[in-house]
Amino acid sequence: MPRLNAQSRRALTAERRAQILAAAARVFARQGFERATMSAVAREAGIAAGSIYNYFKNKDDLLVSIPRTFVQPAVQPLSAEIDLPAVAAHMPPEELLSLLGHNMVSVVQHNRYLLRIFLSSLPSMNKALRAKYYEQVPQYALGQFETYLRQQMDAGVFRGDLDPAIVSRLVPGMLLIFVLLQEVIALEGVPRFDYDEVVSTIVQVFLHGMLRVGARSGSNAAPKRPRRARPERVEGSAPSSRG
Amino acid sequence: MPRLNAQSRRALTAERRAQILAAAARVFARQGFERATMSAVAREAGIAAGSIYNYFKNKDDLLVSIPRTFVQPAVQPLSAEIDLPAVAAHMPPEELLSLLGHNMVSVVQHNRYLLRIFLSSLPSMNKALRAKYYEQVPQYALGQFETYLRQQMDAGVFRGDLDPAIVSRLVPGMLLIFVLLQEVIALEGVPRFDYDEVVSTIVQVFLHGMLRVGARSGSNAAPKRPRRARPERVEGSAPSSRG
Amino acid sequence: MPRLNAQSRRALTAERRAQILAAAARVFARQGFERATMSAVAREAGIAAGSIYNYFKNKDDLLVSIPRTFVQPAVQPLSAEIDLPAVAAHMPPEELLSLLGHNMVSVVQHNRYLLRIFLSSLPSMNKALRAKYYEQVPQYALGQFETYLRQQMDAGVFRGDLDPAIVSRLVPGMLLIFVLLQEVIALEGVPRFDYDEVVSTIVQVFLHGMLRVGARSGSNAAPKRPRRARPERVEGSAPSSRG
Amino acid sequence: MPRLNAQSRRALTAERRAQILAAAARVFARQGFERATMSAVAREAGIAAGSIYNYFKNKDDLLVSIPRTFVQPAVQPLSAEIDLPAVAAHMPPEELLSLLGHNMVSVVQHNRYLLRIFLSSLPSMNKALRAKYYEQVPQYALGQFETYLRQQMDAGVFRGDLDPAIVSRLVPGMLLIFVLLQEVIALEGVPRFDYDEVVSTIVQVFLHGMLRVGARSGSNAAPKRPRRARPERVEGSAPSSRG
DNA sequence: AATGAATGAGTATTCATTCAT
DNA sequence: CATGAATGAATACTCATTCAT
Repeated sequence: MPRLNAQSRRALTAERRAQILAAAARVFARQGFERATMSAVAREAGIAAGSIYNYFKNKDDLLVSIPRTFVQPAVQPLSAEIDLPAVAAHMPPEELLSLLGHNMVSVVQHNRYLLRIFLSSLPSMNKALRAKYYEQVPQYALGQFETYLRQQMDAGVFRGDLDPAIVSRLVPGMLLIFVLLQEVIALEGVPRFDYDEVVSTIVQVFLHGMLRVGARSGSNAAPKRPRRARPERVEGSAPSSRG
Repeated sequence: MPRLNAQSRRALTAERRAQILAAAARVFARQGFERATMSAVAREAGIAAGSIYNYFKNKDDLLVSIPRTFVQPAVQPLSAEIDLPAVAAHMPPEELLSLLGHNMVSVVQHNRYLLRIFLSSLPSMNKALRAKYYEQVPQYALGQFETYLRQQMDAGVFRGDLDPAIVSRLVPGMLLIFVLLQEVIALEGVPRFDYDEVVSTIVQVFLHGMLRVGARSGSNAAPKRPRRARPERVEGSAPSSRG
Repeated sequence: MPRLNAQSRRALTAERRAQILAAAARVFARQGFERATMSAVAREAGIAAGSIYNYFKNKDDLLVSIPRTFVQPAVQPLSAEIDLPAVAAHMPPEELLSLLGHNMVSVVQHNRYLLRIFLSSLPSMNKALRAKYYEQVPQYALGQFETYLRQQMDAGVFRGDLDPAIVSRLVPGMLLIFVLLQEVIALEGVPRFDYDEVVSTIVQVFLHGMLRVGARSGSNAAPKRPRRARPERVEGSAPSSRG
Repeated sequence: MPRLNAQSRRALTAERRAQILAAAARVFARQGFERATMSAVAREAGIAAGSIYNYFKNKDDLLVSIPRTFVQPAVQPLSAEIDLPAVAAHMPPEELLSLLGHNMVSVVQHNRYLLRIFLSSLPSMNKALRAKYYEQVPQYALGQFETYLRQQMDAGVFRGDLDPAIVSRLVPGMLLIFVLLQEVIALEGVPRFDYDEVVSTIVQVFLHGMLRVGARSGSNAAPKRPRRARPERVEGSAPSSRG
């Protein structure tokens, strides 16, 4: 005869599930999915190994359940920020991008263990699971960012000759490489970059490019091409936008 | 008495090693290091499982030997290209960057299996091995690129107010995210980007930034916003905190 | 919550350990440590191969654990007997030695499998393990016996011109060779000696020596032959050579 | 076409066999038969692993062939010594025994590796091989010694109430225990006995026993039993001799 | 539900033996 | 005959999963 009513029981079960899943995520991040043992997960969760199977079908089920439980909340800030069109509208691009960049860094940095899990588990994932993970993270945030870009392009703030889908991936990409190097590969001897400076550099390069305004490369045999001197060439060689 | 002289034998041994290692790389890329079995590697190489141990100490040794044999030659193009200062000197930045970008994409795309191996093997790697892999790839190419950037900064072609070490990682990062999405995660339903367009976009954004030319020159409807010049407006338009 | 309390569980665990160890000892004695497989041990114990590892770290651990569990109790009789100084004091040497001898034979005979294990495992033992086995058996019993000998020497019962440490090893040695031949080498066609007669002979030789009583006391029909006094007579009675 | 005539070839073959067998014996003694690998034997012999199979059927064949080649010559001194009836005839027992003892120690000590091989290989030996080894060593030497004892008994030099077969094993047994401890088990921390003293002690105990001549154990509650006081008891309890 | 011992399938690795050269 | 790479059977050990308590 049940000692708790159905509601309490369900709540307890959910709590226990979360507890186990959190332990699994920690262990998977630490050792990789394949090297992690169910015993290690149980130990981390403070329960018996067999008990895990009361809440999860098997080891794969743990991996499958992680994105739903952890990734979504983790990337919420990314989505939430951009969800506010009003905010974006009233903010200069530089400021907004800087905000977004710091936001992204913060999110990824705080959830680097999810990145580790995801990358190390790729070989163990079937297509469905890969898609599940994928949909959780970049898809949504990227979609938001892409929308923002398109709006700014339409408004004439950003150049309109580039595919916003591609452009939307550039800032995350520039950030990703630093996070990968510093948080996932994490070599000890290698000097680390300060994320504030990284974000600032990314935003500036993204917004203003690297070429000096009115640059004169006197030592160069190439004809002098101040940035604004041959815009048509740039635009002329631009590929037709997608979709 | 040995039937083959030392030279022939060494050649045969080297060939066999390469054969096994190539098989191992394929299997590791396909299944991930941990899920790959020595039997699978042997089958892929067309030999008996025990024979692998005539050429490699153990499974880890296969993983350790991959970078030396495959990564180095694979990234050779990256280094070789930039090693030519004359080329760089006589080529406009846009052209050089485009060349480099296509080069990089080509290299990474053709060696996407190495990227898969590397990422999936991270949990199985000790520090030394992680460093070994790391040193092979980005270190050298990035160093070359950083040197190029510094030269162009000194020459006044590129803006000199950014850390060239950080900047040198931006282009690879922008490329990396596409390769990761399309070659490693490789979801079937997701539409792929054309690498030519991706490279072109990256180069343009990198060189000229996203802000419309007019946005700076005053021909744009948007108000002029020198960086950091008007923080009060920024604060006023700051979005409400997330959550 | 554990179903069994700690005490019961510990008892069951100890029992299981003993069961496995006994099986291992039997298999090791039968096949030798190296030739014995964990599967064979498991089969002998009536459990699955993997279960052994719930109780022992590895195969070596089985070997290591045998002396503690089996040798100690096995040689207990040897030590216990001699530990009683009162008994020794009130018993004529001949009787005591006979008792000890039979005791020793009984112990070794009943634990001949331990001898087999020990001898066959020698190449697999590191110094520490060899020492562990060694300390269990002969060390203690020999020490007791040596003490007894020294007492009798001091009391003038036994001749005092010999090193008691050496002498203490003679009786065990004389017994050992029979046990080795009959219990360890155990050739089928070879006629066996009766241990009662063996022990009796050993005790007599140990106590009284081989030279004829009459040779010393003069009451014997044989001509008196003081040691070394009349080598020529010895020569005259020398047996013809074999052939 | 053979370059050597049949005779030379046969000689070379025999030599090669001996070379391999010697290497095998060394390796088996060092690592034990089971732990020794054919590669190790080949390395020790300075040839290729496969070449062994041109001279020996398999690994077991090496073990089988060792006694014929090594044990026989090794124990030759034991037999040869006793083969000299003249020597034995003209030598007082004490001297002869001492000579034999030293001889035996020397032989066993110099061939302790054979003892190691034999003991460690017991589990790998089938009955036939065990018998083969057994026949080589103790059988013959013991037989010689037994004959000598019987002759001395018949001649009245040695007491005739003991089974010479048993008695003949006592001296080897007393020696064996020291050799086993010091040469086979060979624990480092344990102090070693000087073989000269060991042999001397063994001979004296064997010939004269431990009881003091005319001993009076005044401190003993047991009735005084001078050695000659109760000979009937000793003889009365003596078992009937064998064969 | 909780437990953790039992299970047994699965895997890396070793090594005696073979055989093409 | 010599060689040593190739073979593949054998084996210790791990670990996800089950299940009696």
